[in-house]
Amino acid sequence: MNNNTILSYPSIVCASHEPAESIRPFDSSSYHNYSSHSMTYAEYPLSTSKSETIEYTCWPTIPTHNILNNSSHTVLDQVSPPLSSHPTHDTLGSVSSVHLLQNTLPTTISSIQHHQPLYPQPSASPPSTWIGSGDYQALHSTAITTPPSYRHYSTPCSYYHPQYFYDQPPSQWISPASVKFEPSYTPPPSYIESSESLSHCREQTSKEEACESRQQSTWTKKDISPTHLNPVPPRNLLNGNQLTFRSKTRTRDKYRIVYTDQQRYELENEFIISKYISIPRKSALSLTLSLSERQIKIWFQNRRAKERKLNKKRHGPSSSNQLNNSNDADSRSDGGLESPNCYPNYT
DNA sequence: TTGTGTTTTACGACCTCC
DNA sequence: GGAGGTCGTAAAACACAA
Repeated sequence: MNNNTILSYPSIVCASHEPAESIRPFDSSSYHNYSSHSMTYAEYPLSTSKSETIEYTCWPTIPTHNILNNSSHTVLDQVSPPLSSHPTHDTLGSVSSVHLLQNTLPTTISSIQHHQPLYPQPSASPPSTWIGSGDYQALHSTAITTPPSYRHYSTPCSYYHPQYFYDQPPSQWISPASVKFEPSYTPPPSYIESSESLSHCREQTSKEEACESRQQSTWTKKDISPTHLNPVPPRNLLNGNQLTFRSKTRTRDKYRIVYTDQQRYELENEFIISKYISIPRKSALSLTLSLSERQIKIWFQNRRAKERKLNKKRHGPSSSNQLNNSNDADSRSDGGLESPNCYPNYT
C-alpha cells in the first residue's frame, strides 16, 4: 500500500454516550493501529475492550454531522417529531447547522490530530455527484499518511469531536499542506444515486430487501478497500445466484459484507441521535447509504445489542437499566434499551 | 505466519404490538 | 399476519501477540 497517498473515511467507532468531558485528548502522533499509540485500549482503566477505548477517546456526545440534514440533500420526514423532550434526529433536523464545510483546498488529514476528511476529494476535480456537490469536505488540510493496518474501531480520532464539525476549524489545527492521491483514487460516489437505483430501493418490500441484501452479500472486501473508497456496493451482481450456505439466505460467496467507513459513520451518527430509527429515517438512510432498509434495521439491532453489552461490562449485569444516567441529549433513548413504543411516531 | 481473541454483519427463534 | 424488538449465534474481518 502506498502509505503516502491513502485517504480514508473517518474511522467508525462505537458511539459513546458518555458525558462530553469523557472525551479524552489523544496525544499520539501516529495514525497507525492502536497498538502503536502512546495509549492503547488496555491502558484505559475504564476500558475493557477496544471499542470501549474509542468510546472514551473520541466519539462525540452529541450529534454532529448527519447526512440527512445536509441542506442540499434534505430528506424530510413526513411525520411529527417524537414527543420526547430530548432532541432527536427529527427535532434536530430543523435547527442543526452542523455540517462539513465546503472547501476548494486540497483535502488532507492531520496525522497528528487525527483529523480525517469525511469525503476527501482531489483538488483538481471534485466530483459533482457528491451530495451537495461538495458540501462535505475536509475541515482543514494537513499532510497525511494512513497506515495500512489501521482499523476503524481502533483509531483514536478526535475528528469526531463536535468542534470539528462546526463552521470554524479549531485554531490549533496545523497549517495546510497538499495531499497526494493515489492514481487509483476514486472519489466517493454520489449519495444521490441514479434514478434507476433509487427507484429500485423505493419499491422494495421487506421481502425484497432480503434479496437485495443477498445481492450485496457478494460484495467482496476488494470492492471496498481503502484505496477505492467506494461506499456503494455493486448491485445485482448475482441475480439468482443465491446458494445455500448455512442458512437459506446467505450466499456461498460471502457470508457478510463489510460496511464502508462512510456508511458506518452515518449509521453511528444516526444512532447517536436516536437508538431506534424511525421508518422515514430508515428509508432515507437506505437511499443515502445504499443499504437496504433491512440492513439498516439489523445494523441498529446489532448496535443496540452492542450498547447493551458494553453497558453490561461497564456497569455490571444488574445495571442494565441504569443507562439513562448519561446526560447527553440522547440519553432518553437509553442506549436502545428503552422500548421503541415510547415514540408515538415510531411506526 | 499462525493462533487467538474481538468486532462486525446477518440470521433464526421467539416475543410483543397493532 | 406482519412489523420490529431482543437474544443467541455463525462466520467473516480484523488486530495483535508469539
